Amino acid sequence: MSKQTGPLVDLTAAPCCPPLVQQRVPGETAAVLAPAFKALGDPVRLQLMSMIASAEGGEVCVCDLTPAFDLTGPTISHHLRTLREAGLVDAERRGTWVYYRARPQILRQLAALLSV
Amino acid sequence: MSKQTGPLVDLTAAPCCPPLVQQRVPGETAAVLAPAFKALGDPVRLQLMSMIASAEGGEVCVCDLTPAFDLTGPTISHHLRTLREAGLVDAERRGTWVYYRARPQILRQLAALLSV
DNA sequence: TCTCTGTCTCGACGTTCGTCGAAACAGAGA
DNA sequence: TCTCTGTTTCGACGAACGTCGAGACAGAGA
Repeated sequence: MSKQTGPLVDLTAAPCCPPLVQQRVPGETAAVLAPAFKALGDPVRLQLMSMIASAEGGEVCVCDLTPAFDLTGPTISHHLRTLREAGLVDAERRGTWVYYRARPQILRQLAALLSV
Repeated sequence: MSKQTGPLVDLTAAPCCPPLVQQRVPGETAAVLAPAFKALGDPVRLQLMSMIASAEGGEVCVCDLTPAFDLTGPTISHHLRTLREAGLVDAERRGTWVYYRARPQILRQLAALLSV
């Protein structure tokens, strides 16, 4: 992993987001946004996302995330990568530890899409 | 299928939904809400959800949904069942046709959870 | 009653997912 | 340089998923 790991999906590229209730989501938009919902579609990842997004200082160390679950380190790492690749979080290594922070813009996009 | 098909998951039972960014989502809440995100995590289902939720009159016939995709009837039916079981939509047969309508309350819950 | 059409269920298939243990990698400190 | 710890990658496994074709079911109309 490089020092600064960005998302593999650029969600700012998504033609963005009149509420799903107001206007049909076109196929291309669905293809871009569905992976983000999919990433949130696992209970462990939903909790991870929340722990990261609600963290004081805006970031959390993996070392604080892992012990909160009854899962091995590699499994947590795998879920974090899924969140990263979905563009929901960013990771940065500083010294020994790796810190994750949320990308609020995409959360806003998803919330806007679902708003009624 | 009975005349009136309800969701298998009662989302009103979920201890509901301070924003994920404000407060850690507890495990039980994550277990209840993650399946809804998962259901939206497929491009076909995201479009189906949008077509249903944005329909005039608040409902759509399956016969109008199916031809919008390059997929077989059984496949669309399977995706609709997934949305139903996630509590996102309701189905009702009236005569020959089956109509789907959105459940706005759960969309509101999901949007609230993601709001920043 | 029979037939026709719309929708769902069933069974099968290849693919993806969630999990683990083992091993590799990165940085800190001796 | 060596070692120790935190994190990720790799390879494997069973379970779940998305899709299909074939067939079953439901209601309308003759």
